[in-house]
Amino acid sequence: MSREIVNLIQWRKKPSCIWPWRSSHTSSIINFHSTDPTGHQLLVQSLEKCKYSRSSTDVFRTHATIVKLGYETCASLTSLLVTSYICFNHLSFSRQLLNEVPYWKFKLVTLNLIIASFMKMGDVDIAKKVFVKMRKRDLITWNTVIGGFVRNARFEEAFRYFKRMLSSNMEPDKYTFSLVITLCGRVGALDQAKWVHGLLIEKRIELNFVVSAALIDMYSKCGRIETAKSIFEKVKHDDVSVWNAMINGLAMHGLAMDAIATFSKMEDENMLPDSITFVGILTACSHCGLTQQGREYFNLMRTKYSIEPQLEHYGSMVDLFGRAGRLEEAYEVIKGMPMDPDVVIWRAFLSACRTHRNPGFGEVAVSKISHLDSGDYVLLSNTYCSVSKWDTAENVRHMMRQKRVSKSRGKSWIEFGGVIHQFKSGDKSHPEMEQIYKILEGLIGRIKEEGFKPVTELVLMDISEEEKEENLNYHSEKLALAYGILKSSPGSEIRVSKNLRTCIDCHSWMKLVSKVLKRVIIVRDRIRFHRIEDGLCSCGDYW
DNA sequence: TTAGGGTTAG
Repeated sequence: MSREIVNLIQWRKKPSCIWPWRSSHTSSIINFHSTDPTGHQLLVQSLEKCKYSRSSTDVFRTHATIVKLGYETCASLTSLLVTSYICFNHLSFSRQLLNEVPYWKFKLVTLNLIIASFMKMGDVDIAKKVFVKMRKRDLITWNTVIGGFVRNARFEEAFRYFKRMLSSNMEPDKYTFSLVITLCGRVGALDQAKWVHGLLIEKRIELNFVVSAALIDMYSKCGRIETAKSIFEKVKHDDVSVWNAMINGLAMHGLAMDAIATFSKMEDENMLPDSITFVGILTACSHCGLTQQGREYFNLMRTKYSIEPQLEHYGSMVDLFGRAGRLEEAYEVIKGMPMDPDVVIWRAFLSACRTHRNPGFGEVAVSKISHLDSGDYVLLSNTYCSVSKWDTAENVRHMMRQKRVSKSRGKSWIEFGGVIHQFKSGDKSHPEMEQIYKILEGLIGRIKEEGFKPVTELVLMDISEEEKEENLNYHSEKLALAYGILKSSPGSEIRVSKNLRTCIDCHSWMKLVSKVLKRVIIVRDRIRFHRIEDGLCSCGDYW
């Protein structure tokens, strides 16, 4: 907060009043008399100017003048004040103002603007309150509020408000649909995605490049890469974002060669790639171990397309070498970066150190991360476990306990009958848990008979083998899979989503399950898809 | 006399 604002706030006379200027020190930045008929206009102009000012002092002063001249209840000035305070991040002042003027005094457009401003600042609950109190709402109101929920990751509410919009007979437009399509992709809910797609066709919404890109992305993120491909074939390829959505979708599914082929087709059709295209193509290479091609594309960016690599491109390169076990080269990339590596890059490096059992480099990565989160501690501790340094691993866990950092718990979801069922590791809260455990235990026995050996090294603590095995058996993705087996018909595909990366043990276990039960299992983890069929996974065990 | 849509490293 600037010195000026601090001074202004210190002017306060009445402790119960939040306004910093309500004192004898109030001054006006414009000179006119209260009877001046153009006073209102001048105040409006003054507030408009405030938006270009560096400090909020001018807003405070104009606000003081507004009150001094008796314009306090003027809705148009109040709304300008609200948005000005939002501009300067003084949300408490904006909220207070909204309480002082009755809503019916505001025009619809003003309230829309207020909702948009609060949503932008992340104050979702206030925006929601304004929406609830509104007597009239238009298409802009609905789009703003739904978009606000999506922007602030309040997915469930976004979907609920979309349904409310439909039942209140407000016709959604292409903007509403692109928001809701994006939403379905973020959640990864295929049934909802199909329903929204059907509605889009029914309402004859124009399939422009934004909607097309969103649809391709949605189906990719819902595990339906074939549908995404067929949409890509049908729509116009007139914008780079449509290509980017396809390349990124293919990368997410580990289809690096298809992503590369799409890139070549793009070049053939004289469509210029942008920096996002290269993020997609580098990701595709890194997820499939194509280090040489990755390096070539990284160079191509500069030499052929004059695109300067950004942080995320360097991130992909670190990941490319890191995953391949070429930790020295990954470290060289970090050291050679023209900008400071961010925490994402160090975490990618740390993750590679865990996979390739290198605690030395792991310590380097950890020393560079200023605020370690639970995942970082777990990765480091796991790195020590991977080389059997149990004492050091325990020290890390001790540090975690001391700092009261708890391990983020694995969660998995499965969609069934339009409902998303969530499971945590070792969870017993689901109403059908008894049957779920029965199925899971039966399956564990059967898979063991097939010769499956649990990857017990993964369980962090240095405890007995038996305990470790018990811990692994009830990982959230196994519970979700068991629920899928319980609810679906034999032979049908089972789709599970997880908030973290799939663990190696669950991955090998599911490969055997797919073979024994002759079923396709699709697992969407934090960063990619695994399509498991007949004992093999689309990731080729490289992830 | 308002706001707003898509693709982005782990």
